[in-house]
Amino acid sequence: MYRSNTCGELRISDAGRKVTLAGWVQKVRKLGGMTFIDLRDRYGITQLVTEQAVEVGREWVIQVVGEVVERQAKNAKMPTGDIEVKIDTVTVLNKAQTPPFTIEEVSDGGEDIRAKYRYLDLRRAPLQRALALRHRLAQEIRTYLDGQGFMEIETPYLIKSTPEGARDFVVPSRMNPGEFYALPQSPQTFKQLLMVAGYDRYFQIVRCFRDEDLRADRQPEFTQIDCEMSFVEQEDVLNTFEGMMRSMFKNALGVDIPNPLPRMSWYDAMDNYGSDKPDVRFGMKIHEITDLVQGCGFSVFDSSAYIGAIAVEGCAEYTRKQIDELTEWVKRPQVGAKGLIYIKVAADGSIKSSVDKFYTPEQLKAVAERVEAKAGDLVLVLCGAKRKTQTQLGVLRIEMGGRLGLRDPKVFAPLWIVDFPLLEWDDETQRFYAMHHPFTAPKPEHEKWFYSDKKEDLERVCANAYDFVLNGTELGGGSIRIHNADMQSRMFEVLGISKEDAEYKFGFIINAFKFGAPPHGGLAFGFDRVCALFGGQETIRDYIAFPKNNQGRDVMIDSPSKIDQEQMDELFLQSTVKE
RNA sequence: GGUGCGGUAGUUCAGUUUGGUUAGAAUGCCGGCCUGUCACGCCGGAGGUCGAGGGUUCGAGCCCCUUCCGCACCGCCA
Repeated sequence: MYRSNTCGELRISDAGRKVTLAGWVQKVRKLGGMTFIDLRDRYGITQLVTEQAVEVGREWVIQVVGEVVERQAKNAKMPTGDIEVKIDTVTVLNKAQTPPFTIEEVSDGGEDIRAKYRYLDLRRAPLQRALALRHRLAQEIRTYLDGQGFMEIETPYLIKSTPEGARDFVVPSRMNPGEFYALPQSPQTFKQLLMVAGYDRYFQIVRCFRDEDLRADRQPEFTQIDCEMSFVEQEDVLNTFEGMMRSMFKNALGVDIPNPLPRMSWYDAMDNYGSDKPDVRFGMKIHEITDLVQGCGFSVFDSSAYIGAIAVEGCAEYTRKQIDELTEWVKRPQVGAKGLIYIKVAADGSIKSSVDKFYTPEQLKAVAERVEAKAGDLVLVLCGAKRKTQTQLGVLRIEMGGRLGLRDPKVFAPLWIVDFPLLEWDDETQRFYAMHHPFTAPKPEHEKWFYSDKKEDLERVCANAYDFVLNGTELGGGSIRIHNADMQSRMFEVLGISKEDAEYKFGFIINAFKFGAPPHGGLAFGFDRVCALFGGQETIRDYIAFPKNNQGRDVMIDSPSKIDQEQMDELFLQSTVKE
């Protein structure tokens, strides 16, 4: 027996017991004739004490036999702080090199070095808590969905490359020279085929792959909670999965979220928040003021299709320098605004703006009222094309919300965004793209427009599509699907995918729909993001045991890496990379 | 593909504006002292291709060019 107890469980009530502990040496404190050792495992830290000479170093793996005793000097900061183990014998199970950074709550190491020694970083309590939360949430999901009659069914990882969407990771086939598998961006088509097969409640916690550039919240391989149901309408899907989120919040965090969850149409989200994933922890809504300020001789406004504003609480005292800094901020390419107009509503109610010579105080006051600015608030105005300007105001709103401390990670404001447009026109390629994905069905009442050839008609088609949004992050989304072969063919036609191409890429699913496909719909959550947000973080890396860096590299195992010429030959691959 | 910030002891950073003696601090590491520490304390010590390559200069961590790497963001991510 290596241990009788873990390093986190002994208490004053255990005093007098003979115990055996095993773990890693966190810290050694020598005080002349006596030595204190902090022994750590994933359950906690227990202090060891001895008057013998012991030779141990940081991160050595040791086993000690000793007696639990009450401490003379207690430490209220740690759960085991009332006791210590008086060492009888120490056995060194394994020595360790001195780690390149400290294995503590807050490490002295930077991200780079910690990534290279990920297995050491994972010893730290914050990372262990993160992975424990992930585990807890996965358990909650399985318990809830199992209780609702869902079956977890695995789908293949070696599948077929598809045209729409993200870039695929591909895998060469040795047995089929010159041909490739693709790794799934999501099990979308398979889960729909499972619906055709009659497995009417499916879910899977499944790895997905997308070969796109990375971010703090984007990894090339990531995990989805993938779900699909048959014989359901949008209402059924939303109820089922807000129930799942509710039990996750309740059982993992002890947080109650509203029942039912708020819902907002995509159009309202864009108009009021300038984003399809609004952070509704705070107000500061966007208001259109075009009708109030146009036609007064200010050419910048007069030549704009849309003029909108937000009221930033308590910022009327911003200095010229602060306003200039904000102006530069919105003019950065990442935001892309041409300039920034401000209206200060002073504490005494008087108004001062950067456009005073074009507007009367009454006109500016009307603007302040429209945007719900109170005395002491700062009104920020942007103008230009409608959706673009709303998006810029949305970005500015998030920035100001952050600066004012209105984005508390311990506050949770989930909601559904519904009624998405089905299609999105792209000027560059002069074609429609599926806003969600090409298997999303138009709303039944919009089908007449879906079969029209007019661009304006197609643009107003809405879908029974929905996103689950939390604190400004899209955590999941889904839709009611097309289950009719003709409608699916029509979708490919609208998207400019030829009959031949559709047949080659998606023939299997169009064909399946001819054999009695039930009405169905579902959704998928980004599990890594769910974990990060539940943990109050913005980066998902801490919630993945072995993540990749910005360049998609695993710096610990140093992958990707070159392969032998022999392997290349076997796979019929030729390198075009110049050495 | 683009923008910004960064790369200097094992680690985290200062030093770069204005080129000039032997490149500093903290922490970690090693040695000594210390019987109630828990960020232990005190004394001493070792430890540097200043990311790489090239250039300017009497002289480069610092200036110029090229390049590699990390982080954040934009594009991209149906």
